[in-house]
Amino acid sequence: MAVTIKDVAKRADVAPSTVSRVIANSSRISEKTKERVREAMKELGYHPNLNARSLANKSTNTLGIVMPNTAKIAFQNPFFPEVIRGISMKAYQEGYGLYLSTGQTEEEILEEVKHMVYGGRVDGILLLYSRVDDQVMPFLIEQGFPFVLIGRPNDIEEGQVTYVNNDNFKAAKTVTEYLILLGHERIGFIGGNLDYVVTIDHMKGYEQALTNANIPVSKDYMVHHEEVKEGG
Amino acid sequence: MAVTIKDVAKRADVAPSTVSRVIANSSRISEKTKERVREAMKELGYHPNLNARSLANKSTNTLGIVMPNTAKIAFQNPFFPEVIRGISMKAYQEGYGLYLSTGQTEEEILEEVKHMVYGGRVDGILLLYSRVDDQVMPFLIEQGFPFVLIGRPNDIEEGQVTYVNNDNFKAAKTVTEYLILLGHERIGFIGGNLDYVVTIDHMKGYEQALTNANIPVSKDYMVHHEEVKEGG
DNA sequence: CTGAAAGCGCTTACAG
DNA sequence: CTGAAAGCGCTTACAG
Repeated sequence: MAVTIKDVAKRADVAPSTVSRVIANSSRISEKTKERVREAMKELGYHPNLNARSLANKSTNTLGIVMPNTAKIAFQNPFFPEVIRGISMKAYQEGYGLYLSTGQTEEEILEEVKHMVYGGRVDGILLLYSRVDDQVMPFLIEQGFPFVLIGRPNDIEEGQVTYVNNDNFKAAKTVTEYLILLGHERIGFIGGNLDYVVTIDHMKGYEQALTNANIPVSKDYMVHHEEVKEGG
Repeated sequence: MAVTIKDVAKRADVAPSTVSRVIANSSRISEKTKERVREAMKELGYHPNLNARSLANKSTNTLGIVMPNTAKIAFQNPFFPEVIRGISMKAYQEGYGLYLSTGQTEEEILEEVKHMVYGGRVDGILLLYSRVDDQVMPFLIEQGFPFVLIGRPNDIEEGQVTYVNNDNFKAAKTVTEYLILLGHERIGFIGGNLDYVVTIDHMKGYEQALTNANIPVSKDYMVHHEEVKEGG
């Protein structure tokens, strides 16, 4: 029962196509007509149906966000809130909406990504993590679906993936070197799940710094955060 | 160029409407036909266009999530990750997707909610916070749009709002009483922004406990987390 | 500068 | 049990 483009057209005494063009602010419509149509839209309280638009347009103005099994790990880590905040701001400015993955396992997440892509729910995807044996990226690449990875692709050839990363190897190495500089030798490493590339990079940087300083690397000083099991 | 219901229909030698019914698993279609159609879907790699479905159906299978200015406060607070995780799990199970608000200010958020509602982007909304002088709930109520509030409505009459809350007044009171029981008298209160109902309830509980114990309430012992200004 | 018509890919009465 | 047709609310060539 919502107000449609037809109602507006009738009210402004123009064709629906004209209303559509006014909405798109087409330069081919006279200012006079535009004003009349806009007035009618106001009076009627018109708002476009986004699903109809998406269908006709084949574009959704929505971005898909894929996180590692929702919140379980994701939100414990201050990185994700921060990155989502940045994404939100820009998305808002550009008039894009955000569609969130909800899967709890790798399989669920893959299924959801397929759903987003095949269903035409989103125009592009933001992958907020990179992991070994990832299924999602290969799927996206195969589909030729636009996406950006935050992190570093692992097994995938350069040029296949657009990504944004920071040098986690170097960061961890620098931190470790600093501790060594302070004279410490028994330096611990508390890392994330080793399935994530970021964790691997951190660990390698840590190990490299130790090795360079001729300090033996010992598993006894290394702890990894395992994924919490459901209900655990 | 994606495979449509028509392609499947042709392949299975049935009408598009039949394919649609097979997808919906209508009991009015013979098992034989169902199998033939399903086979055709497999072979062709058919996946429904969700926008078309939403348009025809007037339903999106998507829930809107509205958070206090994205992540800025939201994700610092472990409450939100946890609640989003719960929402995600259930949403996934029920085949619902999640659409996230991205606004940074109250005005932006309201605008977004209108966008979701008018645009037909979501079937219902989950409000993850309750604040004084809130604009969002009145709008939703006026529109008769389904939503659930997490928290307690402030200025709104009972029965107008479906909400899930815990007794923050009592919780804060109990905590304070415990400290009093231990013999403390100079008890500090570190609270959130006073625009949020939860903060108000906490503070009232704290104050009540003090008052009951004849301990004077002093502003000197109270600190409130103000919203961080952009770039601050 | 504007309109009539077809199309986007589904669903759902209405018939039979 | 199945099909033809209309409809959901937009957009966009094609004409004029």
